[in-house]
Amino acid sequence: MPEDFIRIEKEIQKFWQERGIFKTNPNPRKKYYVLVMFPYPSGDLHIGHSRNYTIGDTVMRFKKMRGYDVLHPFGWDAFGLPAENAAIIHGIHPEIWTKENIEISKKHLMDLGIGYDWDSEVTSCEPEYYRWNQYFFIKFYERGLAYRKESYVNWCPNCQTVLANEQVKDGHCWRSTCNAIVEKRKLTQWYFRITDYAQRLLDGLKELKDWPESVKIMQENWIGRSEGVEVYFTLEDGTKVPIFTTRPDTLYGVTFMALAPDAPLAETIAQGTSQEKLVRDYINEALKKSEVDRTGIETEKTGVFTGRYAINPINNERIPVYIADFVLASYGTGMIMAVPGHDQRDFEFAQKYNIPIKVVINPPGEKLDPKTMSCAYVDEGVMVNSGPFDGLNNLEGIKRITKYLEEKGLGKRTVNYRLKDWLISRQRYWGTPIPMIHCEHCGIVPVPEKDLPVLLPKTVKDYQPKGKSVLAGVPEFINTTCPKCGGKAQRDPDTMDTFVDSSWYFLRYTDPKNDKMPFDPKKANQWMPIDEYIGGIEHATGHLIYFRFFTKVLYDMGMLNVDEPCKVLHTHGMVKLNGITMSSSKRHGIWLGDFLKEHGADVCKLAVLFSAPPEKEIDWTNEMVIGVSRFLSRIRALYEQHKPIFDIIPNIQEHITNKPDERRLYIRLNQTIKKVIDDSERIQYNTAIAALMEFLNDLTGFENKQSQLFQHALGVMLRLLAPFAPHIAEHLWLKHSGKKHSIFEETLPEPDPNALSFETITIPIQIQGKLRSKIDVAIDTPEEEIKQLALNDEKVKKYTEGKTIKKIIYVPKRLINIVIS
RNA sequence: GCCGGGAUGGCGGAACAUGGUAGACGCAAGGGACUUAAAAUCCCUCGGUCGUUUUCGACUGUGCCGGUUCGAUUCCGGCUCCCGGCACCA
Repeated sequence: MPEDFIRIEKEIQKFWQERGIFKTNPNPRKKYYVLVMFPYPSGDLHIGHSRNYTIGDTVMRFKKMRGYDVLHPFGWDAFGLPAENAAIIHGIHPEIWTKENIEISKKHLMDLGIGYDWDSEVTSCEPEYYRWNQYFFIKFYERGLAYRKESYVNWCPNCQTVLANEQVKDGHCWRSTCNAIVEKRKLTQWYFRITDYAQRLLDGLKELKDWPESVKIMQENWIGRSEGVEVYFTLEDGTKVPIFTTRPDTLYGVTFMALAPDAPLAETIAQGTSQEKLVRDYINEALKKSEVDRTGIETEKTGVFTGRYAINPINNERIPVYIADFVLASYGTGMIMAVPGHDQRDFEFAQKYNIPIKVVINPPGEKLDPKTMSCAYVDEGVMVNSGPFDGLNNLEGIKRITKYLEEKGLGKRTVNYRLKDWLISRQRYWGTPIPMIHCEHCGIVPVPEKDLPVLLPKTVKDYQPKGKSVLAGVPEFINTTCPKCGGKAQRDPDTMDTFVDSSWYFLRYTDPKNDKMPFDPKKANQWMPIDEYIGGIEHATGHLIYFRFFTKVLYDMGMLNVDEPCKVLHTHGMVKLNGITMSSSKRHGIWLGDFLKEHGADVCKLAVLFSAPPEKEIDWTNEMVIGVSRFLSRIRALYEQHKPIFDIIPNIQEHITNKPDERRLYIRLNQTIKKVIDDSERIQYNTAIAALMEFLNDLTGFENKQSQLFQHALGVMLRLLAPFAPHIAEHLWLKHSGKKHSIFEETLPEPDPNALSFETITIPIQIQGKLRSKIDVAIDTPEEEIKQLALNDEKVKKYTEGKTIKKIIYVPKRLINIVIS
C-alpha cells in the first residue's frame, strides 16, 4: 500500500467521527445488535485481537448498508488479576495500569477504523458499572440465588484465591500465565445457585438454532443431566445414607458402599470402631492430594473400610461401607452403592480389596462366573439373583425396580446434574466488593440499595494476598456498622469473580449512562436479543453459560422479555504465529501498532478475513498480506483511471447493448452482488472477498471502459467492497463522487433475478460417469434436443459406436450422462 | 475412555445443508513482456503419471478399505491420523 494511504485512512476515520456515522439510533425501526465479546484491556493489541473486532465491524457495516439500525458497542472487562499483578510487581495502582492499557488498546482500535459507538463505552471497573453488580448480587440474594456455604473449593496457590469449576482446566489454574496445580481448601464462600437453572439452561439450547453445534454439545455435557433413582440405604444405627444410581437394575448386586473422603459424613462415620484411626489417616492423606493426583488417568483407586455396615433396602443385606477416593463429594449424595459385577470402577476397587463380586445380569444366552470375570459386564442382559425380578431384561428391570422402590417408599426418581453452583468469591483486590455485612447480632445483612456502591478502597498498600482477602487488611473498608441494628460490623472482604461483570454488560450497552437502574428494561428490550455475537470458542462453558443464566434470572425478575441473550453466535478460531497462539501476556504475536504503520487498516482487515473462514484457526504468515495488498492497489488504480457512475442506475438492463461481452459483464455483476450478499449473511467473508477479486478480474478484462454499464458496475462494486475495505471505499467514494455523505449511508443494491445465469451454458457430457465432452447450448434448449446434440457429438460417438445406449440421464442445466452397455 | 470436529495441489483455502465438470480466489513456483538494470506492473503455465509432444489425448487423483449409485470430496459401514471438549459423574 502506498504510504500516503496511511494518512488517508486517518482522514477517513476523522470524517466518520465528525459525521457520527456509527452513532446508535435511539429509536431503531429495524434493529440489529452486533456484539463482540468485550476484552480484557491488555494494552498492545495483536493481529489475533483484530480478528474479533474486524469480523464484528464487517457485520456492522454490511448490516448498516442493508438498511438496519445497528447497535455496535464496545467496552472493557477491566477487573482482573493482570492489573493486580502489575501493581504487585511494578508498584503501579491497578486502576492506573488498567486505564493506561485501555488508552493504548483504544488507540489501536481507532487506527484500525473499527466503527464503534464510543458513546456507549462501558468499563467494568468504574463504580458506575460495578455498583450494578452489587445491585444484582443483592437481588439474587433476595431470591435465594446467592448464598454462602462451607465446602472444599478449588484453590490456586499461586493466585492465592479460589476458582470456579469453570476456571479449572485439567486440574490447573485456567489463567495461561499461571497454570499452577489447583488445591482443595475448606472455605466458606459465596455461590450463585446456577444449578436451579440447570434444566432451563439445557432446554434453552434447543432454541439456539444458530449457535455452533459444538458449543451446544459442550454446554450440554457441562450441564450433564442424568436420570436415575435415589435409593434410601441406612446405616445399622439408623443413619440415613441415600445414594444416587442410574442402574437400579443392579441393586441386588451391591456388595459394598463407598463414601467420598471430603463428604461431611466421612469425618464421623468411623467414630467408635476399631477402624477409626485408619480412617482418619486415610482422609487426611486423601485431602492432601491435588485434583490432578487424585483424578489422573493412571491413578489407582484407594480406600479404607470404615467398620460400619449399611442395609440394602431391597433385600436387607448387610453391606460394608468404605471410604474411597474415586467417589466425588460434590456429585449425587457423595456416597455410592457399588456393584463390582456391573461397574468397571467398582470392579477394580473390589478386586484390590477382595470384596465379593456378584453377578445380577447375564449377557443374552451366556452365564457369567464372578471368579473368571476380567472386567465388569456393563451391557444389556437378563437379570438373575434378583429375587422377583429374575428373568427380566435389565432395561425393563430399571423401570420395574424404580416403580417398586417408589411404591415401597424405599427410593424416588431423581435427576442429577454435573453442573455445580457458581462460586463467585475471590480473595483478590481488583474486583467488585461483595455488598454484604457480617454483624455479630444480625448475621449476614445486605448493604441497603441506597448505600450502593460499596466503593473499592484505593488506599491499599499491599496487593499480595496471603491466603485471605486483601480487603480484610484495610480497616477503613472492612469496619462498618450494621444497617439493621447499628452495631459494629464488618464488610465481606471478598470481591466477585469478573465473570459476573461480563454476564450482563451487553444489557448495559443499551442504556450505558443510566444512574437509576442497571438498564431501562424498555431500552434493553428494544435491542435484545443480540442478533450476532462474536467471540472466541474458549468461552463455551464459562461466559457463554453464565450470560445465559443471568438473562434467565433477569427474565424471571421481569426486567427482560427474552430469556436467551443471543440468537446467533459465531465463534472464531485463534490466530497463531509459528504454531503458537498469539498472546499479549506472553508477548507473542504480530503487533497491531507496527502492522498498521506498515500496511494500513484495510490490508489488516482483508488479510484476516480472506485467509481462512472465521471458525478456523489461522497460522499467520506474511504471504497473507501480499495478495490483499495487490488487490487493493489494483482497485485503487482502476478507480483512478476510470470514472464510475456513483448513483445506482435503476434500470441499467435497459441501457446495455446486446454485445455478448456487455451481456456477460452484466450477468457477472449480478452474480457477484448475490454471492457477496449471500456469503456475508453467513459470515463467510473469505469467499465473499474472493468473489470481489473475481469481479475485479472481469472489470479489468472488459473492453469498453467508456460504456455506461462498466461505469455503473464500478459504482456497485465500490459499495460491495465497502464493508471489507472501508477506508479505501470511502476514500474513492468521497474523492470521485463529489458527494458529502458517507458510502455507509448508501444501501447495497439487490441483484437482478433475471440476470443470474448466462444465456448459453456449457453442458458436460459424461459416459459411464466419466467426463468425455462438453457442448454449449442455449439455456432454454429442450431436453430432447440436448440429448440429440450430445449423441451427435464427435467425441461421444467414438465411445458409443457399436454399443447399446441403456439410458441417458439429464440433470437440467448441469450435465448429461450416457450409460452404455 | 466418552463426546464433538476435521483430513482436498508446494501452501491458505473453494465446491459438499440439495451427490452432478474437483481444485474458485489468493500465495508460492516456472516462463515471457516492459526496463540500461532492479522494483513495480502486465501476460502465460501450474494435482500426478504417461503418450502424441502443437491445439490434444489416456490413465490416475479429495487420509485408508469396502458399499450404495448412471455418477461419491459429498451418502452408508469399517479403520488410521490430527485438533478440541469432558474426564472415576455412580
